[in-house]
Amino acid sequence: MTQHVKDRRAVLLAEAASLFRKKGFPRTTVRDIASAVGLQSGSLFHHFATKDDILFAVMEDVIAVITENMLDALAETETPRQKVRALIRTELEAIHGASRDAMTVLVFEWRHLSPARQKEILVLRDQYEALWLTGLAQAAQAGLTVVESFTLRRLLVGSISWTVNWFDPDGPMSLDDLAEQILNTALKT
Amino acid sequence: MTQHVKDRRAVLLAEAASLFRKKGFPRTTVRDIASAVGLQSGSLFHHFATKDDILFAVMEDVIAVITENMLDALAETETPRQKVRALIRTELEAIHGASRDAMTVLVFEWRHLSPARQKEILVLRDQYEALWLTGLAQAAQAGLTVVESFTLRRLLVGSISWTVNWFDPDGPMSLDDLAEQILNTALKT
Amino acid sequence: MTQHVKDRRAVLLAEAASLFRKKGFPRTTVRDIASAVGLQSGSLFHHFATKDDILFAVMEDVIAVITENMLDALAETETPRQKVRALIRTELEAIHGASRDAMTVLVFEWRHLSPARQKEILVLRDQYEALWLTGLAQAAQAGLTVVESFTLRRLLVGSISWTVNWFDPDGPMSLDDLAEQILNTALKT
Amino acid sequence: MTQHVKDRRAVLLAEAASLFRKKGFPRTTVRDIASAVGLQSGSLFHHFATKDDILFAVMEDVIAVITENMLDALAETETPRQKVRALIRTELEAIHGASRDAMTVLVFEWRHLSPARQKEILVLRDQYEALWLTGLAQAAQAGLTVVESFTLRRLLVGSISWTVNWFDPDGPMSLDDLAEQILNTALKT
DNA sequence: AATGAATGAGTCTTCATTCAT
DNA sequence: AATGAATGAAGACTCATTCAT
Repeated sequence: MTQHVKDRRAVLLAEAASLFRKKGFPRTTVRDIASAVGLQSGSLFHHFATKDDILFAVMEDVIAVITENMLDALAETETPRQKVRALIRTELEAIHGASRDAMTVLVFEWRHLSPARQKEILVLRDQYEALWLTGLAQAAQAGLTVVESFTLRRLLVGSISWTVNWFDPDGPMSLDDLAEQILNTALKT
Repeated sequence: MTQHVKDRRAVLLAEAASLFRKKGFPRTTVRDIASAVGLQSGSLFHHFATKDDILFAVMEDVIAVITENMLDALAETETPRQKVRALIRTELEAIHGASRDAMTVLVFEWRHLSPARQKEILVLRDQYEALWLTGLAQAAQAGLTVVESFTLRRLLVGSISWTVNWFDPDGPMSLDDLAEQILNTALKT
Repeated sequence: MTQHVKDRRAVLLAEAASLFRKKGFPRTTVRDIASAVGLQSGSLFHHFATKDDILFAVMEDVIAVITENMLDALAETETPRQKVRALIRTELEAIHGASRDAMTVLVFEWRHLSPARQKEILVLRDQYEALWLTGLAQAAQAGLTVVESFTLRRLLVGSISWTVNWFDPDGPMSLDDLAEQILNTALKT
Repeated sequence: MTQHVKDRRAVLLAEAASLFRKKGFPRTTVRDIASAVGLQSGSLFHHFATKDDILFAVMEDVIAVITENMLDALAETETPRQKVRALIRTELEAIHGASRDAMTVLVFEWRHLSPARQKEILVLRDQYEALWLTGLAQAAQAGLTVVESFTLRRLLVGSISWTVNWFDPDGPMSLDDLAEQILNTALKT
């Protein structure tokens, strides 16, 4: 039973994320989401009290997942260069793998989350960003970086997020290739 | 008289761009725009037939402006490095200067433009992007780039556009500094 | 339950037909219709997607009813004169009886139905008109008619429809009387 | 000058009538009319104070014309049969000739004229209808009619008006033929 | 939990009319 | 007379949310 409940919530959030990504949050209707999971519009409100709650849940879930994945990935690294590669690589995987929709939503639908909820997410986001800043700081200390860490992270957020708009994981360039290219822009070669 | 008409159109588009940027296109109402320029909502349709037309005009205008600015800037350069610096610098100026709102809208509200209108803008956008690709190709031939030109441009679109979300031109880092940092990620030092 | 749904739809269409007849389709607002059945304007769209759909439903329903009634009436006739009398009489009953509003709308609001929907109704209308043409052709073969069948039907459409604007079924002239008078204009006495 | 003024008014009313007939009064916008005569929407109000005034003028003019034409036509008749033929023939000419649009508007847009204006037109209409009733009464006295005069006129209004929806003056049936057919329905043969 | 009818505020758009130039 | 920008009320339609069943 608990399993079923979890499944349904997960399916619902996955469909919602997909729609939010495709059409944007404001253009996605509660009816769209409901019918994507085989419900009537009214029934959705037994699972989430408001549309805003759905957006929040999508973001909250994905940030937890990527933070965990990132910790796992970093745990297997040793050198600063390996760490930065893992940071880039793991974020790319999140953006082009299973959590693609939710990751995209996290970045590009941010403004549509209510301010109160933004604050909550920011706490989690800061934890995640701390992993990045730590990794980049180590690379900086090792004299590897090309730009000051804080600025570098901002530039990387932009270039990595934007790949969702052009990079095709099934195309000629592999995700590893892409990670390597981005690494080249971030660190001295 | 002609001046007045031009002014009014320009003011209207500027206010619309500002609102689209702040709230997003779907969340910006026609009333918002009208009242921002001191009109009743119905009067707006004397100037633009649909809300979509306004978005289109914002984008069309700004792409014309940035293309012209870019041509001017490139005309004053000689070496490949100078050219890439000009590309970055001019795009940053557009994003943080007078056309900030419209530039941001061009990038981040793209999806909300009707497909028919997207096609029209894409023609103009391709002309603009050709300037970039030419410049980067020259740098590549000179052995300066860190990444293949096409990929590099995509990464730069992301990092440069994203600066709108964090860079403050009145802060400690100047726009020239920022341009130089981005140049460092793009070219060998 | 199904009964309720049917009732509600029927009531809604009846009220809509009444309003369309009284004020014409363009002058009838969706709010008029909604409040006539005790709904808010937005709730109407739970039942019909567009105002045009309502007009269509009114017409589709009434043409089905009159076709059925006509078949019943014709089934009880034998001679050509009886058939023509039944055609006139039944159409008059539709125009002045329970389906008065819808019949009038079918004739006089025709132009306001969307072209696509007009095509759909025309299929049904042709089936109905075939009953008339068959009946009149038989009368013609019996040497009873005063005018060629096709023309005669056109003239009768006009005179019969127009009765809605002047004939009062509760007045001194009965509907049977009226039918007889029209019969006199159509056939040799 | 006076000529010009008259011309402009006449052209304007002709275009308005054409539009009212084609699209119906409510669906015809003041802009439609203005642009049909090469004016801007605001300029129309130098000629007519309201849209209702235009409809009124169309109707008033055409009823004056047809009354005059009818008087002329009747003046040339002698026998009752000739008179009824002239009544039918002249009304058909009005409906399919130069004043077709205005005549159609008079009949089918009647409901959209403001009640106050309807009263004014009714006075003129009664004068016109008196010609019909007189003519039919004479035919009745001569034992020619098939139906009581008042009823007969009503039936004829319907069938004659309706010809606008199906009769093509350039088709195989001439207007004289049509008039003769209608005469056959109205009088004993 | 699910339904689906209902709500009601809100959206874009239309349009007859006004009025300064 | 003509213009055309502006008005503002009204129109069809949308949609997150509620609630009785």
